[in-house]
Amino acid sequence: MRKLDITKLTNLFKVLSDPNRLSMISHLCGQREANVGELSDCCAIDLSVVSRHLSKLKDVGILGANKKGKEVFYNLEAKNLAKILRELADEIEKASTCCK
Amino acid sequence: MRKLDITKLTNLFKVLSDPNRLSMISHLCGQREANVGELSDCCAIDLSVVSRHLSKLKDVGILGANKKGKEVFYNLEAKNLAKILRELADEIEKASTCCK
DNA sequence: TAAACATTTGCATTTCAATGCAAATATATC
DNA sequence: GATATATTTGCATTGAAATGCAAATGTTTA
Repeated sequence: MRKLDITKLTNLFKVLSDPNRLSMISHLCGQREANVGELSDCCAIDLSVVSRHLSKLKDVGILGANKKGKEVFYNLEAKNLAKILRELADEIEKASTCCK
Repeated sequence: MRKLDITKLTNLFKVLSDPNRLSMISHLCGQREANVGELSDCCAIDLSVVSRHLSKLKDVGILGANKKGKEVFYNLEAKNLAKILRELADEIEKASTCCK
């Protein structure tokens, strides 16, 4: 059985465990990219807080960022996130079924 | 595109975003079931805290519980957790690829 | 260069979950 | 029934993350 990387997983899940951040992710599920101002419509928080949230999502590879002039456009790295979730599902299932 | 259930997802990820809880999950990947005392070996926290962690994991369906006499044996609901993660991966990927 | 706009950063405050300890509960055994 | 063991619950404390506001930074345009 391969061991789970607890620290890495904890960080990933921490980032995913905020309703405002999930709203932004959800928004980016329906739209290829959006800038900070637009994404701030997702939730009733200060724009600066939105900026910080987006930053965290980018740090763990959930979002990508693309600067165009004054604006920064964020996009969902869906393939990346989906891959992480599926690999985790595989590991959990494999580990728990082989050694019972 | 089907909307993500933000509240439900937030709760799930919150529960998954603690290193001690993930250690217990990891422990239960290699063993069919374990009682509270045994699972408390996973981490350097009070037994009462372990009990509370296990309770939370059970509430969201990640663990199952089985009382035998004085003891409570917890088991990983691996199929269940894996299914949730895979379905989420599917949703994210599907949503983000269809409407670009 | 000044002004306008988008985003980020510094800092103080607030909010929420994790933790430890003591007491309560539940179950088995003497 | 009394004692021992496993687990849970109440409560106060602690610590970390979210938040808002103001100021700073970066970029375009007049």
